Amino acid sequence: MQSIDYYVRTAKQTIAPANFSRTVIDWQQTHGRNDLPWQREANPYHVLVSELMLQQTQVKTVIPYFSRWLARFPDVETLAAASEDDVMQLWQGLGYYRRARNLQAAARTVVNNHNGEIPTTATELREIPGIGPYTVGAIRAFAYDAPAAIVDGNVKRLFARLFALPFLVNKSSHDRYFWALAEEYTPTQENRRFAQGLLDLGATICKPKQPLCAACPLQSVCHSLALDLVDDYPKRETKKATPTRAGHFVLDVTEAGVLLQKRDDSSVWPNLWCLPELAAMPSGDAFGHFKHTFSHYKLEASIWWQPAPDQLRQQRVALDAIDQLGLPAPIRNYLQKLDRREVCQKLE
DNA sequence: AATCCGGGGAT
DNA sequence: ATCCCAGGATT
Repeated sequence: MQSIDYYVRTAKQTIAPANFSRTVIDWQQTHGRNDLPWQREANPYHVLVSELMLQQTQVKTVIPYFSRWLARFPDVETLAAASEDDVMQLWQGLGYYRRARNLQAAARTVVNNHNGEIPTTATELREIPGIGPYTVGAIRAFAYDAPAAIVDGNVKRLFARLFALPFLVNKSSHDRYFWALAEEYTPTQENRRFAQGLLDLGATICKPKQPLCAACPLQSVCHSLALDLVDDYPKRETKKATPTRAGHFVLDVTEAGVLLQKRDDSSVWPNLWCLPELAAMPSGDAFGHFKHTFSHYKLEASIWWQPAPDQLRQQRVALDAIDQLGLPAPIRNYLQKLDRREVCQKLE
């Protein structure tokens, strides 16, 4: 691996920053996404909400959540004053639930420390919960049209292919190379559209699989395309096999419904209602099983028909009413597929 | 620097 | 099945 400066110099010989930004901006204007719900007004609160929701989550998934969120929490003051239960309910199903608490904590920080105005400087933004290096740049670019760089999965993939870079996109120590390139190419004018263009190119043209190189405005300068090696970029570190873990959950059903336990916030599915979880496997035969694959491990769950230990934060809910509580998807799925006849037999 | 956190879209 | 997604916090 060469120095950062080497890669920056080489890249600039391939395409000058002014040429690159002009190409991306012009393409964005005619071919990019310009009607997303959070683009309709340059409202910093809208940008904040959308960026937190979009962390590791696709645009299509976020859109309905974003609309419901704005209807319920139309401004930063409303969000800051909301109850945590309301916040979690509106986030239910979106995943990465820490983001929901971060977003509300961010709103409270903005109201308490910044007079209700989303800050404009990188230093202030970086201190707000849930705002990391990418989101700092995204808020500055999209909310304020400031000349701030962004580096996300799209940008890394685009640069990696364009310059045939050896950096590994899933290795955090290589991020500084991508950031150096992104800084070098960030224009001082029209960066809102430039940043949007980078994301749009990554999402619609320079896709992870089957990129549409024939439609790319950068095809004439793309190194990996010239080498016919587009499918070999971006480089990534080979991942190890995901481990399998066992989980044990109690199914405690009476005429009053199924017993649910609100999980604590230091586990998977923090603060969500769920079947009570056991620390270890009971003796005897399990009532049922299900599997669920997380990004970093596979859960093989066993369901045990037995009374649940009496604890705080429990309630019984009719099996037909569990939808209203926001259970983790695999638990909800299991309960919905539960054979009601078998349950009735057990109850007798 | 590595690990953890979710659910779903696309292939 | 597998990869990936407008990443950040924690360890």
